[in-house]
Amino acid sequence: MGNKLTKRSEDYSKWYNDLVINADLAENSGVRGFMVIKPYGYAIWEKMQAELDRMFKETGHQNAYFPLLIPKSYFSKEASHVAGFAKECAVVTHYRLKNAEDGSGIVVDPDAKLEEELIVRPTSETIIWDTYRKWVQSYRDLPLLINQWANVVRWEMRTRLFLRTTEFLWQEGHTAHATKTEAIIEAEQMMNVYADFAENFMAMPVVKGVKSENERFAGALETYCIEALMQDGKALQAGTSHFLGQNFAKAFDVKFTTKEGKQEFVWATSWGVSTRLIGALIMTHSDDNGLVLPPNLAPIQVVIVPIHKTEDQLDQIKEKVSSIINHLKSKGISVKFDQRTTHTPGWKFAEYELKGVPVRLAIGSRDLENGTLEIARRDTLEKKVITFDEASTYIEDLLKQIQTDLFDKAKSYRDTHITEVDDFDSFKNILETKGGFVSAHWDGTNETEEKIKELTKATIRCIPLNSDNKTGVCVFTGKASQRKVLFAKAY
RNA sequence: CGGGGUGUAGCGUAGCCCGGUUAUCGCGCCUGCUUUGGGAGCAGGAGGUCGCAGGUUCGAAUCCUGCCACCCCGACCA
Repeated sequence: MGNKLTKRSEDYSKWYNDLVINADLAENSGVRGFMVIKPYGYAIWEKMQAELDRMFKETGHQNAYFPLLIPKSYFSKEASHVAGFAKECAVVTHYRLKNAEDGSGIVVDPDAKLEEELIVRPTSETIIWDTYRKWVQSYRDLPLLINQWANVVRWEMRTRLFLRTTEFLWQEGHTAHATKTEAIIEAEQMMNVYADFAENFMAMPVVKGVKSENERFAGALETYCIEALMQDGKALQAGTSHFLGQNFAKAFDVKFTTKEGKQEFVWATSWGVSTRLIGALIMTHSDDNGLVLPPNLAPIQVVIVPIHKTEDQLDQIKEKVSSIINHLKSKGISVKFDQRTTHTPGWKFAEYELKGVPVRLAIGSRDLENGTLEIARRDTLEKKVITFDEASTYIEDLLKQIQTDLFDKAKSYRDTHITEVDDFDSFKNILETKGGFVSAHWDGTNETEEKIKELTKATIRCIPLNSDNKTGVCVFTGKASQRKVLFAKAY
């Protein structure tokens, strides 16, 4: 078959690419670094959006929408922010095309040059803070808790479907608070929301922590993050939440009057997750047969494949399964009954495996006689014959079981790939042979982090929040260290 | 932007070094019959600017020059 996957052992990145394309999730658009998200891939994103949106609203946030194009001058108001993003911005310089005078086609009209260039947003802090200045007057206007679902563009040198595309879809929360403490609590809360989503919906275990100064968001005082581990031993930053201090408030002059009548700058946070999460989902669970989706995010949770010779038999099967379908649907479970006659059952089995549908039911004439059906789970590929009467309950329980099992499996892989090291030789050795996270002491300096990156390509993924803060000596310099941090090679 | 690689049908490819009838094979697609419990079988059929532009030659997928696109590695990064 033309669409068999390359074995993972050969080349993980080819495996990933083939999987994304063959499971019908996305493809390259032909425009450098841009991605076409296909219906099945987008359906996964919609499930993620729905759950995240619910969680944001439960924590008091509202959605709003801000412009795609940002005047260049806005962008340069916060110095470290512009330094972080300037190198990867798409810029709009003109607003009109015209026919070339020599008839060679359409050209940019030089007379339509913009007085001030517009930047295609790589993130919306600047335009949002420029707006917040007008919205915030009094302590009564705070906190301002807003989220935006949007697309952004970052002109990266190298791109990769879902993981690093030029344009990507994301949500970005931007909040304003009266006090520092409140803003820090917000930033930490959103990191916890992300971790909750990753673990309970994506079935992807994450390490919660803060970034080192080097890895911190441009303009942030503290960057909280969740870090996940992929099956090839590389780490992936799955979400970030930033405590921005008063940097943006000062740059955009966002002040409020306190109860006491004093003028003060507001305290800010921003936080985001993107379509990269789809990439994370794929690389956390999938195998050489294709995608493996956790039930909580699978667009189709149960597929039913009829096996029949005649129309009559199909009608009998249809009648038999209709009660199961109705029952599952009433429980909010998405069921697809695939009665296409254009493909054989074997073809469908392989197809739904490739697409990661968690549970598959097969029912044929043999089952009609016995009052049974075959049930197969995608994650373990186990098959079992059950009776019709027990089917609905069994499926409901099985979906929950698969969700739990996927998390446990990923967690056990992750946990066995956090290696404690105390000397630099083992540090290098672990990264080269075993991969995964390396937990080691670090003297806390940028220079050491840079040097280690140069020598091993590993970066500090995070300073874990739950670490026991035992002091020691830096694995590289031997200087004093406050605590261990997690290093890894990362995407 | 530096290093390496690849462009031949919707997809994957052979042919290129050493120029020579009608460009190879598989998958997919279309038609018909038989099939349908793990990507069905047989028979027939359609589908090609050999990445683009020049050049050399009686003759170019093949040799030469220029350009373009994509992939991998680096720098950069959610």
